[in-house]
Amino acid sequence: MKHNSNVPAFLTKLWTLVEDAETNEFICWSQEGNSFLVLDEQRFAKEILPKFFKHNNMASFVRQLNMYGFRKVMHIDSGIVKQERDGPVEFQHPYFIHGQDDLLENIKRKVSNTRPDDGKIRQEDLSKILSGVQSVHEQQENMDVRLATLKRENEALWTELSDLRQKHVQQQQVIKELVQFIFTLAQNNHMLNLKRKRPLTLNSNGKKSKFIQQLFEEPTDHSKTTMNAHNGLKNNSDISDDVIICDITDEDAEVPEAVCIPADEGDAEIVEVTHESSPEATITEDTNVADTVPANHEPVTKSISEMSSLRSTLPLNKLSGLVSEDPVKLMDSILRENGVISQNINLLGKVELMDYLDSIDCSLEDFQAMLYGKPFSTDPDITEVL
Amino acid sequence: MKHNSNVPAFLTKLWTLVEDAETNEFICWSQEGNSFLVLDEQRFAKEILPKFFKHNNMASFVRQLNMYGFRKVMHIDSGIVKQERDGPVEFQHPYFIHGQDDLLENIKRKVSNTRPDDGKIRQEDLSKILSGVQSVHEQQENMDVRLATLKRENEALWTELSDLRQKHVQQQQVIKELVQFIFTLAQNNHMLNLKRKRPLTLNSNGKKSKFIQQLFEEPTDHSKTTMNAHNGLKNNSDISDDVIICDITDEDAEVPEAVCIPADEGDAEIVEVTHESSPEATITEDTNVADTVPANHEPVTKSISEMSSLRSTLPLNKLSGLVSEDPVKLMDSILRENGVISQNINLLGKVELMDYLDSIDCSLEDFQAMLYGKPFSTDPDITEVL
Amino acid sequence: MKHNSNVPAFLTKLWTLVEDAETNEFICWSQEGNSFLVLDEQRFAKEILPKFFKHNNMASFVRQLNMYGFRKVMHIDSGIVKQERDGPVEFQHPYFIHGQDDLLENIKRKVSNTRPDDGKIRQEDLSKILSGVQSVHEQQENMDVRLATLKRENEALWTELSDLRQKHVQQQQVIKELVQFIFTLAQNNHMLNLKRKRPLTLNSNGKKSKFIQQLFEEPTDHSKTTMNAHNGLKNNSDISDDVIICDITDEDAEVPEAVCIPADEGDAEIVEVTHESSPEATITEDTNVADTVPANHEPVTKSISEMSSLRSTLPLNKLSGLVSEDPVKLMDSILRENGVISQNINLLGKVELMDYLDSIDCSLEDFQAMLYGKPFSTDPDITEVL
DNA sequence: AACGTTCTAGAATATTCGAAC
DNA sequence: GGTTCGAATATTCTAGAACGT
Repeated sequence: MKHNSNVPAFLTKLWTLVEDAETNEFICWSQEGNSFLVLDEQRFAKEILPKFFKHNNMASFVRQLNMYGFRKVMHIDSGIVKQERDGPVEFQHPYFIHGQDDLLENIKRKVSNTRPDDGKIRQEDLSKILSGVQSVHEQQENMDVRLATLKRENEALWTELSDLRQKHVQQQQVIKELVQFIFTLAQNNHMLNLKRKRPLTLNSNGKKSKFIQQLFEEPTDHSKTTMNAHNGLKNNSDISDDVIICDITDEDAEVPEAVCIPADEGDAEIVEVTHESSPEATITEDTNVADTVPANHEPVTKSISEMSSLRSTLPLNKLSGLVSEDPVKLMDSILRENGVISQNINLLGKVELMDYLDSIDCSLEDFQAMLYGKPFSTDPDITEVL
Repeated sequence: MKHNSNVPAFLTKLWTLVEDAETNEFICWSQEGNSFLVLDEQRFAKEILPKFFKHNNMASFVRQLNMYGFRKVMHIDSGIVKQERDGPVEFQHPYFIHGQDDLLENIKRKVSNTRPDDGKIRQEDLSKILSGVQSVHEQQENMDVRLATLKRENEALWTELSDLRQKHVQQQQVIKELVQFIFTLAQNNHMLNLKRKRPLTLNSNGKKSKFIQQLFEEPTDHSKTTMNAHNGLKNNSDISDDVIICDITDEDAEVPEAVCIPADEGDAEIVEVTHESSPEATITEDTNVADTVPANHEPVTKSISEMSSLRSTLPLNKLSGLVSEDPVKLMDSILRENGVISQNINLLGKVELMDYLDSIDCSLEDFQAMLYGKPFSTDPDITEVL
Repeated sequence: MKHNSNVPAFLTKLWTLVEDAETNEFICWSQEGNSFLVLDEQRFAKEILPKFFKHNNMASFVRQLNMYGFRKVMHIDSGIVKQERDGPVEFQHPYFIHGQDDLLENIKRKVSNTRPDDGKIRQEDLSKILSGVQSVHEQQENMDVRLATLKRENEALWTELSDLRQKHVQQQQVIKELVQFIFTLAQNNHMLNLKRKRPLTLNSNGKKSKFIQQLFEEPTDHSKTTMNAHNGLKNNSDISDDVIICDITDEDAEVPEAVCIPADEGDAEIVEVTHESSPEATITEDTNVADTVPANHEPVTKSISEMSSLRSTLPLNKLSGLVSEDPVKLMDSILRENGVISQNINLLGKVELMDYLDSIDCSLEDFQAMLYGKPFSTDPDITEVL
């Protein structure tokens, strides 16, 4: 009777119970042979079960049946009354078939399952998730460092830009002074040696250099930028000694018409020297916006949003606006009034400016040579004076 | 007997069963009165239960007991043999006490317990977490791309800045040469045509253009920047042929007074032409620091920390320091020594610089016109002087 | 013999067994009271165990003892022989002490592999993971903000750079005009007053300012940058009125030799005025590459890769290349042809350029003073003309 | 919607077996 | 060879779930 196979004891005992003819009054096969019946539950539990198991509880027996996948066969004795309810209990399993004990090994006890695979899956998932979060964290630290590096580099860029801009302003000032000086020089020469034949405020063809004009316009913005960005100082200082650039240029901006108006009064023709460039307003506005970009770094981050918002509302139209003037035309006008060179230029046609400027460069040097060559070759008395 | 309170029927029936003296042979209070006994389970199930419930199964009764929180009292099978193991089943509940039926309402039926989704919740949590980590990873990749883009853009910015700075240096050089040339030109004019009334090295009021002075000072920094950043060359080369800019300017920085000193020796008055700008030291230092910013990109990231640290110790005082001079004053001084223009300027008051510069621009053009118009039209004697 | 506590039945039964005086001949406390003895293993297993457990196997009893952490007390009766080995078995547990049944609840059954803690561990892990993902998300949002800020700042930097570059171009134009004007002025003077002793296109020693030459070359790149970056306009417009800067400079680049060639034809010596700087080609290329850097921001991200790739293939050799010329040499050449100043300079030796330039600055101001001082002190008729 | 009945499952402990040490 | 332990099964108590009232 003893199965030495891998069939659990419960199944072999159950099979024995059902097969055993001596217990047929308590437990036996159904007519179809695909299930078994427990005829007298009470006596079966108390008299038969203890002979095979370590208990006499029908409940424990049923528990085992369920553990091995047996199912109770429900009796739908619909019309039958109470006493019918005490009818035999019937259990069934696909592999518990009369005469086929070889199927018993297919009956598997339910492992205290619920989550053997579920648990394992979770465990694996947990590991994956944990490592995932870990790597994400590491990546984040990496990106954090990179962000900080970029931020510092950007700050350095701002500093560099501010520096360059400052140098630009100073260059502007130098060029301004140069122009002023040349003007004064020429004016002196003119006044001393010549009679004025034509209006002072106009050149031969009335053209003028918008670039030079802009040269003197832009420092205003730069100084504003500098001031706003760096210390937010009020630029209401007066024209006293040691006034800083922002104040200087700002004062320039604050006294816009002063120079021109007296000049106009003194010389009516200068009134005509009005703005020819319509996009100037846009230019000024745009540059102002651009100049709100802080040049120092603490306020940068804080004011970046407003700055950007402003910038976003003011698309990059400065460049196209700024270059709307025609320096070539100006150049041409200058050169055309001149003799040899302008003729050369007129002959050029589609000559590239670069080489044109090369020629200018050469010309300047020629000029130097001409000038320098003179005293040494023809006018030795110059050096004598020196 | 019927409780019309909110106590479930099962509890009232159970209470009745246990209290009823007629059923005491099947079910009764324990001696302590804090539990009840089912003496003959078999008969109790088949004979008593149907009188109170719709079933005759001990299992269903026990299920209800468990549903209301009753617990079975375990009996130790001490010394008792097998058949005696069928001792009475005993159940207990804290609020099912003999003589205290008012406690029954505290006995609550277990609701289909809230815990079917616990495992599912975990499963959902796992899914959520997994998707969360997933999305975080994707976001990180996104930010990674953005970071890389920013980094490259920053590198491009550095290149641009370096380029601009280089152009600035070259402009400086050009302006320098221009100034030098004009000076030479004027000197020649002066020597040829005029008697020297006052020292050559001083202007009428001793003022000078700090901007022009700075114009010639700053290339030092730029060249240093260029050199340090780009190849780290030692800048100790002498003023030989093909010396690069950085060497040139560096030597400027190393022998600061040399040029002036000989000039002083030759002309004592030039001694007064000393630095008026106290913040120059700071300027130089600061610009040097700023110039340590690499202009090529590989070293940028690596040297950014030291750079920043240096920068942090040198707050942005350059701009304010650099602009401490007053170009307007200079301009004024230049113009005041002149006739009409200076008078006009004095009359201006708070005129904006932009328009003022416009007038200068106009003046320059007027000057051109004046100049060009002159030789060709009326006054050939100007050129005679030259 | 009710058992209601949370102490497992085995421990209760074991305690009862050991305490019960009736079973003392089979199982009892040791003399020290910290262990118990099984005197007659055989009879104990077959007679006593079944009364308390569902088996009569000593092995099962021992298994339970081990399950609850009991350990067998080893008797090191080394010299004693076999019969001694059949002596009483002794088991011990730290919390199984005579007279201290309250310690029983500290005895815990070993939970094999089951998953009671596994589930708990999972729960804790879930919490950890959830909070981890949460924090990562928050960090990411933070970094997202920082990235966006950096991006906007970078855009602002590009705008600033573009602005600066534009200003640079304009300055270039101004300087160009200045040079042109001075050249014209000097030429006029020369032609009117002097005899030409030497070719116009060459200075005394054939040297030329590479910086000024570059000054007029570079706007080509800038305009290209501007154009490419900002609107991608084709720069094939002709030299018509209102041509924008980029077109102008671009045309310069397209007709490189045109201006010089006529000059050459007019004056053969100018043929010698060829490029002295060999790295010019590299320079041009490099600047072109650098100028592909977009100045507006939308295309930046998209073109950054190609840009960088180009950049990577063209290392930063521009600066070193650009500065290969010797402005000091140039300066020297200019000054050497001059009288006093050149002598002073020649005396300087290793003087730094900065101070040298300071002296130039002083000289300029001296020149101004000289010029201005004249009319006021000696030549009042100047103002009379005005 | 709460309660009741039934079948099945979960969970903890118990028993057995066998292998590791 | 004995002790401890893992693992499968067994027993018991409790709970879940479906369905009906």
